[in-house]
Amino acid sequence: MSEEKKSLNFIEQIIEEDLANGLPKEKLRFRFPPEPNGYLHIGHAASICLNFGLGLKYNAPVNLRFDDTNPAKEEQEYVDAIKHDIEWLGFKWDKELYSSNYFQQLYDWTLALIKEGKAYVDNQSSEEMAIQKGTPTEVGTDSPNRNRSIEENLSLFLKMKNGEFEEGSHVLRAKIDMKHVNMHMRDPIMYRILKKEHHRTGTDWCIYPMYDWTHGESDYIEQVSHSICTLEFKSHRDLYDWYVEQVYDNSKLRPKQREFARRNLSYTVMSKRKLLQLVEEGVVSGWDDPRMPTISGLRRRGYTPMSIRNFSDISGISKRENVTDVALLEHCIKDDLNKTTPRVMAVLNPVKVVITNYPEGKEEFLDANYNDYEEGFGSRLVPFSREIYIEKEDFREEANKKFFRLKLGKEVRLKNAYIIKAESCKKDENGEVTEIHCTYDEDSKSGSGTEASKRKVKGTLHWVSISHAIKAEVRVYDRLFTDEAPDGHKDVDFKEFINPKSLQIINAFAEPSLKTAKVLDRVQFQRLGYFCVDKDSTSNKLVFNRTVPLRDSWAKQNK
RNA sequence: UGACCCAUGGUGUAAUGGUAGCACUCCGGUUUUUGGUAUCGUCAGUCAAGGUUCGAAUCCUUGUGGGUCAACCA
Repeated sequence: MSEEKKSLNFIEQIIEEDLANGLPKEKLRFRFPPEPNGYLHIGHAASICLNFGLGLKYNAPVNLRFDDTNPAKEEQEYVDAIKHDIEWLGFKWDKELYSSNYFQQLYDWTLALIKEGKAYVDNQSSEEMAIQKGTPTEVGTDSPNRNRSIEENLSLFLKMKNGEFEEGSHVLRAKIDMKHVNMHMRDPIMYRILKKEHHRTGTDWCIYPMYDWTHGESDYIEQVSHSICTLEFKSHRDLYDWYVEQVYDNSKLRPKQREFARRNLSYTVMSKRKLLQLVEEGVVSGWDDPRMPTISGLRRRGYTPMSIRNFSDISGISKRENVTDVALLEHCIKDDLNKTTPRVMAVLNPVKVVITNYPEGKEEFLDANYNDYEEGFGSRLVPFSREIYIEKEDFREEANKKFFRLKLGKEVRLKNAYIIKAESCKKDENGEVTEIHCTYDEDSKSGSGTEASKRKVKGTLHWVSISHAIKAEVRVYDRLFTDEAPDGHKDVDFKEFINPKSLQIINAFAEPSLKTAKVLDRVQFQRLGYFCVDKDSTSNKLVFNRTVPLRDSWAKQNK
């Protein structure tokens, strides 16, 4: 067996290079660092799969670190949801950590920095500081407070810490270079006063470290070898390195930040802010609405962990802006579900069929495989009787040869049952077909082995016996947006592109074997698509979500 | 009027100076008791112009296009 050599992505190449340059393999360590201020989405999944995938590949630990330095936005609810999502995806973190674990260490390091004259307290307004900061094309100017004495800085910072100042009145800044070409290096803020209760440290602190001062140091404390983040942090890298340099002890490993492009998906938005807007304005029912690109939404929609991991692997990573076609995600879930789900029957848009030569009152239980092509799925008995439902679209009074379904005078096979022939139909005053009268070939029963059962007829339809069918609500989803890149238009708000028909609620009829289906159970409704049981289901009413329809080359042909 | 990053079929990626490959999408054939699946196939690409080289998607220069950077957010 020859192993195909899989090419490395650019992050793996960097790692291989570091390894080749003497970094011991045991020192490899990664982390996934979400801020607990919202729910994870498919873009985060790319980062999760990248980091945890690296952990698996190099047999290295991966920490889950909550970047919780802003108590104004963060909540325990999000911590719990994030952990659940990662576990559901099937990844195991080495340690569960919090940036807030390091508040004391960060504080101690800060004191040392002040003593070295590398940080100072500024009590100007944020407006004043913004002006002094300059612009990307103009250098900044020094704060009048930049040259306070070390003693004064120490005492001021202590007062900040002790709550003696109002929120917003003072900040601590790193003294770097107001003329630096990189704006992040122009005396960035290290600490601000926030008199808010933190979900973990309570009221222990009223000063909180900023992201930049926290992130690299946290990586350093945890001895993360490769700190992988998204492209927009590229320009933070100078600062990341500067901060780490301040505390670096050369017996230790120096973490390395590298950036990759976030994954975007067509026909949806990915920013937490916009997703939150959809939730708050009631466009969707919540973070886990099956139309949302969140992990929880995809889970509820019926996506499997495997399909999402596979999608991330297939998509790969790079440094260029991208919009991945949602068709690829859909391909991944269909591919997985095709191999794993039982086939059952349900009719979404019913029309009544009466089999006139089938005895009234008679019922039969027909053996039907859950999967005709794969072993191990087993079978169940499906009730058959004189009156059944089929899909309205599966009948036409007249049609050309390309229509393989039921038409007057022609035959079709009822899946797992008999061959029937349409004889006549009844219509209402609008000309809409309300009832189809058929006859059946008694000898054509599926699997009976008779000559008649082996007859080839072009069409096979799914159906349910009316008297035995159970009612079910089926939620059929379409894309949430009508535009490929809803937030990619400069002059149009993304909400202008909301698809008004993204949710269609249908009262369907399903075969009775589904009665015992449990929340999150996944099935294929034969000829229709993959569906899963929604959490809104009750003991007397099942609710199904359509995860994804089957490929429908007939519908395509008819467009 | 700056710095940095990026540019390969419609989409996402690979090729790391030596045959531009893979997947999705689209389209077509075969099989089929799912117009599904499977399977076979078609179409389709190196942003541009120069340069280095026996040889450039790859290295250099310039240009073009896109992105990022001025929150007491992360």
